[in-house]
Amino acid sequence: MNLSFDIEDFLRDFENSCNKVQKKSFEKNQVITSYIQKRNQFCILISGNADLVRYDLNGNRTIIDHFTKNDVFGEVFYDVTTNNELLVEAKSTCEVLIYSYQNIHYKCKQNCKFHQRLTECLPELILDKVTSLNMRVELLTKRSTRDKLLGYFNLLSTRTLSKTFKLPFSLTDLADYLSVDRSAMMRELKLLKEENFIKKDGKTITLLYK
Amino acid sequence: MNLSFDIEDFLRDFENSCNKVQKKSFEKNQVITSYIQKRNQFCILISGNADLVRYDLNGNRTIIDHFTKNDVFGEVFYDVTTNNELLVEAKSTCEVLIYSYQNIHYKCKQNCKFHQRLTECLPELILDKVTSLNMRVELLTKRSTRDKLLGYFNLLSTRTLSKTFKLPFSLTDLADYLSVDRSAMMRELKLLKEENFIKKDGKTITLLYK
DNA sequence: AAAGTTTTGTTGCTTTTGCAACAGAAAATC
DNA sequence: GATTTTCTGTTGCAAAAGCAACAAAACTTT
Repeated sequence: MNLSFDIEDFLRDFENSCNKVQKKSFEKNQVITSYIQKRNQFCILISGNADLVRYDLNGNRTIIDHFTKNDVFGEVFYDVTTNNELLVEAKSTCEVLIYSYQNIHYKCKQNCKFHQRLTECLPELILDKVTSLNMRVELLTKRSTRDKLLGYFNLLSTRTLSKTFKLPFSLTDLADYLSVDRSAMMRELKLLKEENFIKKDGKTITLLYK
Repeated sequence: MNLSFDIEDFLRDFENSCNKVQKKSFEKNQVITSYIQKRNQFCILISGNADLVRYDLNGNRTIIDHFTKNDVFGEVFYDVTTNNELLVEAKSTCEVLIYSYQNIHYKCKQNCKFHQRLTECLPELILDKVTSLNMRVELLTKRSTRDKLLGYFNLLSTRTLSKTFKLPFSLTDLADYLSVDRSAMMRELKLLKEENFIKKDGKTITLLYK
């Protein structure tokens, strides 16, 4: 997906880099960061996967976003004016580059190699983010659980160039991601199987239409 | 919202600018552009407002995004691999800067003033986009029509720093935007009025809680 | 390998949402 | 300023989604 961005280059540059950047490791279920206004933190996920979750006043948990390798996150991307808490939670062991910036233009006084590369790659990294958000919006605007599921499956199928693919998260999390009730989603999956739209073996899905 | 980006500066630079940029006007309901892979078009809305809409195979129309002054759009932001048609439709008379780029890094051979400024402002413009998309996702992940409405009203209230504000689009379009059935939304609005959560006079809403 | 925990699969019942249809209000067009 | 079109407000009914609860399977942890 990221043609010219290479996280390995990034890391190499990082080694002898500026003091504004830290590399940290997190265990599963640890909180990587929380979105707080003026904290000015910008993160790149080097390995593992993590979720951006919101806990609302009633304690309901919503997966707002799901991050994998190369994804960028931090409160720059967010209008942190809601009352709700936004946390990034590690779903597996994660390595993260955490960068504290003074201003949104990401200019480093020392003009170190890391920052040069960051400045170069940033538009691209952010564009990837916009693309994935747009896709997410497109899924979420679908009206029925069935359409959301099929939309998502199509997407995975297009990405993997195959009618058979593995879901990148648990069915419980998929329901959260598509913003539907889990049992309703399971019911719909069952119907899709019965109506021969899909074949399902655990988290492996095969599309049977067209 | 855009502190350092100023569309007027942009336009001034544009006047004696490069041949890759065009300024065009569109009447209400005209199609400004459609998202086609490899078209490599990037647009900035100078005035008016427009919607990004999807027509699916059944002819259902969904408002994927709503653009106002300073908003950027184009298929760069989109993974144009779906079968569905994506169109940007003018909702009022619109002026648009249309920029054809060769590569995603937006470098202009002549290095004209327009491009210099574009390169400077692009991260900021795109970040605004990410912020608004994240907000949209947050609204769409809310499970009930009521929560979507209240979430959206809170947002408008926070933006205008007032408990009273005017909806920026018609109720019909609002339903499309929140991805709910219009009549269900009207019903919910009625209940919110009856339960004294809100006061409503046409498109002017007043929040009565907290 | 046993115990504990999380995920999956299922179902009856309730609530919410969506659909269809219509009338009046408002806006746009002629 | 009359006519057509779009938008708003409403409702009965049908369909879909959500809730609650439980058992079985899969996975962690001890």
